[in-house]
Amino acid sequence: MSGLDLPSEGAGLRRATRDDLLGLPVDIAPRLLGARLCTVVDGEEVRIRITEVEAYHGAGTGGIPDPGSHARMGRTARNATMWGEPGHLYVYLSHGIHSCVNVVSGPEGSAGGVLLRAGKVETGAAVAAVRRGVRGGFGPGVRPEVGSELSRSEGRMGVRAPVDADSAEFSTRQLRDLARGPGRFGQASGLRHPRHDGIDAISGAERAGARAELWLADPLDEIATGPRVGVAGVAGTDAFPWRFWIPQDPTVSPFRWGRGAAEAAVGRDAPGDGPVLE
DNA sequence: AGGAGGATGTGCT
DNA sequence: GCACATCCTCCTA
Repeated sequence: MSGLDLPSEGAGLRRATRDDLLGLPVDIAPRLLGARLCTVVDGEEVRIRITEVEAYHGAGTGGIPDPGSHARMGRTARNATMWGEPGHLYVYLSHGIHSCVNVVSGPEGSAGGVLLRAGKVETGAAVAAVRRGVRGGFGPGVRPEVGSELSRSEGRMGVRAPVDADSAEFSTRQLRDLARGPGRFGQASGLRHPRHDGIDAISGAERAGARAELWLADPLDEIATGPRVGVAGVAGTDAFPWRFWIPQDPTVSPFRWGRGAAEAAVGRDAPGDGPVLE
């Protein structure tokens, strides 16, 4: 994959090692901001710069209780990947529809992971758009004469040129949304539950027709933190900020109060764009 | 065996 | 803003 073509110096990127992911998820999570996840699925490569993550703990991860974790009730067939070697990807199905991607962290035998919530597609945007069902605009050479009745009509009807990904043109909004949100991120990456669950992003070994690589970037100057989406307000979890994102980044998903969070948040400020560290 | 609910996203009103 | 898609997992009977 062209992940191997990435400049290892200058861009400040290097392949993540298993040791990089040995710490608690809450410590690893901010280190994954600015990192790249490169995937090749069915021969098609996509590279995503990670802009938003959440830490999830389980038994063995520093004794920190985490009611929001899939591993909260112990080891099961579903969450087995979270208990394994760090650096593998825990791919789970959300709401029967979305495949969401976590980087397993913490030592083998403990359950922990970092949910990749959002990112910017740097390479393979056209491939990601096809996977997401996003229809690009008219590409070069197929765009009808501007102002023609045909083009206006087709535009209104949503009829588009063939999704020849490389020639299609996408709006800035379409590009921003390609991996904005965990479900979209998973779809853009091409990794899917259940066949890619457990794929190793350190070795890059092939699994079910896919390969994945994780590249770490230099630490960022500014990182924002706040409550996790969907589990904010669950007792015990908002004692620590377990959601991290790159401030001002347009690809970060909009915050939504989780179940029960509204009540728990009475008398507190909304997280908004959150506190900024460093 | 049956059912509730989920680390969500989309499209329509 | 609200309904709904869609299916797996775990809890209860």
